Amino acid sequence: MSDSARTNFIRQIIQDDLASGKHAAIRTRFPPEPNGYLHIGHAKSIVLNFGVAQDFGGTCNLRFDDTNPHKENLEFVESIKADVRWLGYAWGERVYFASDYFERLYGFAEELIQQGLAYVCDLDAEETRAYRGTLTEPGRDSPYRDRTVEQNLDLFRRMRAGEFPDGARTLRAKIDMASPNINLRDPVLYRIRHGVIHHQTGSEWCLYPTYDYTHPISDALEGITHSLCTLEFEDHRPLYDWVVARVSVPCRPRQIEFSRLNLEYTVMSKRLLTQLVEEGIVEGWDDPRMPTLAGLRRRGFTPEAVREFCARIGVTKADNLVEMGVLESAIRDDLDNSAPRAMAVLHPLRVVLTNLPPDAPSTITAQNHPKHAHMGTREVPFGAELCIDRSDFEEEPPKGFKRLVPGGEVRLRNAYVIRCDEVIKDGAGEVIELRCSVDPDTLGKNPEGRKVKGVIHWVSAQHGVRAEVRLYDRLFSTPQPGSGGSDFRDDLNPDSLRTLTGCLLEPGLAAAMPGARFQFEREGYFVKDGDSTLERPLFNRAVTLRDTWGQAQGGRQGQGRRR
RNA sequence: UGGGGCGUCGCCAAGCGGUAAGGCACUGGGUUUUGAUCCCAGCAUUCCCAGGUUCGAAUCCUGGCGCCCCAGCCA
Repeated sequence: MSDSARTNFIRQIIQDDLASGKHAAIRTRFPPEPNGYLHIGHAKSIVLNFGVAQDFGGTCNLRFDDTNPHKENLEFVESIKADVRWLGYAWGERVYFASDYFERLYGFAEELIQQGLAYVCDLDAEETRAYRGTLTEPGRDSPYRDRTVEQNLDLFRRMRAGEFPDGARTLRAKIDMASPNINLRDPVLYRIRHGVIHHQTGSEWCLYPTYDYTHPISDALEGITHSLCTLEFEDHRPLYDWVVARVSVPCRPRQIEFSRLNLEYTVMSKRLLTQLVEEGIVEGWDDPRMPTLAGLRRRGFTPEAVREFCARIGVTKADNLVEMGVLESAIRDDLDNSAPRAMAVLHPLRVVLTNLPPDAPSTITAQNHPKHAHMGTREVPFGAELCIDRSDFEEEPPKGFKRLVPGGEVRLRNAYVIRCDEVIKDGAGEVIELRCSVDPDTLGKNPEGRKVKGVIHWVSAQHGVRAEVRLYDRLFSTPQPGSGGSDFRDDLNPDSLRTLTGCLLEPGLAAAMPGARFQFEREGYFVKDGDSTLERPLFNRAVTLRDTWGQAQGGRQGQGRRR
């Protein structure tokens, strides 16, 4: 099913608006604040906004909501552009900044003042709060509420001119201090901020508009038809409508709210993600354990998989907590289809083939994909000395074990059936080598008269390439980190990263480009990390293969082989 | 206990008065030189609860219950 084939209540509204002729074309926007990196929750919004525009022949603007220069910077602006592009969307010429509208926003504020709908208030932050009342008690009018239009205009212009210090005055909308909706109790429209360098406007302004004032006007100026945002802004909609109805903007966009994404075993708030980065708990915004798009990308996720995930979770107004399994299945589905196969031994155990015929091939032909012949084949070096994974051999196997055991047979993937004749241990009793014999008549065919059930992967000990492999697991060990008022850092998963340094890869992998994704057969999907060097290839695990055996053995899905 | 929302399978989610889609997960079975993939089958007599309207209700009405959001000069 394609992304667009799935509908939701917002798409239905849009369809109706198009059908009824309310709109000839639709316009949406994705309005991130450049104060952090985009995460999978933003992807939901991006896919919605850009997807809807794409599917209904409209346009979607990228607009940076940059009204709070304290927290924002250029690095975030750039990362956001890169992430949206990576996700597969293009905004053409339509990249805007709310700060592009500062001058016009200011003009509309004077309009409001002229109409007696806004006033300059001298209350400080604390007093403003006190006057606002509480959830159950109405607020009280500010003593400055009844200034004349002339006074307000004069004061507001002097605010802009920089005559007053930070926090000394604000511009407020004159609505209703007794409103049961707190957002309507004379909300602040402008505040004074001296000395901050705004990444777009520099030090041109000492006056900054608030979100509630900026957003509706920005939408209207861009001719946005449907302004899609998350549920916590539902209470702000009356204010949005109030603003847009009272200033001379060209249209009145409709705000529609949907519920934000919550994902198990991670956090989605920018505050918390910023904390993980700043405290060095993760290695950066693109740490593969982060739910950021940069992190997912480095983890090996594809944009297709992220979009598919968004399509699978849907868009509604219901609070939700999506299981990790949904994300994992989306990337598995994509990579199963598109990733070439390779063999990589993560925990090498030496195997010596004692009776390899002299005419045995020095290289084995392997298919790059079991179902896609067009992906071709490759030659994998083969020889008498191999490495297999330690977990594929057990001296005392559990019931149902289908791999190598003393005296038992197993198929070497793409090669011969071998039998384990001898187990060699070191002084500490650790198995260090297996002596095996091959059945020479099993290359490319099944042995006669018996079935060999197990198949294990291998790499030639002489030709294999040493590599570092990073096994990532969920960042937190509880589904809802920090729930119940505890510190979310107490819920960190100590095993979220396991670094394996002595891995052995089939040699072809050394030449892979950074960002190339593979299925390491029987292990999972991996991506070549950009920090790889020629001497030391580095791979990140995106996700394990489904592992019904490991699960049955009591392991957790997603955990992978332990050793 | 003010205002705004939301409650359909373990998790998402269709459904829009005509007799409960789909995905993920899970459970069986088949194919398989990846314990993968793929295939096939199973998985809500019931939609937060209780009344009511109707020939017929997850859908309409009434009353409860539960959960989420709002008291930044953050967004």
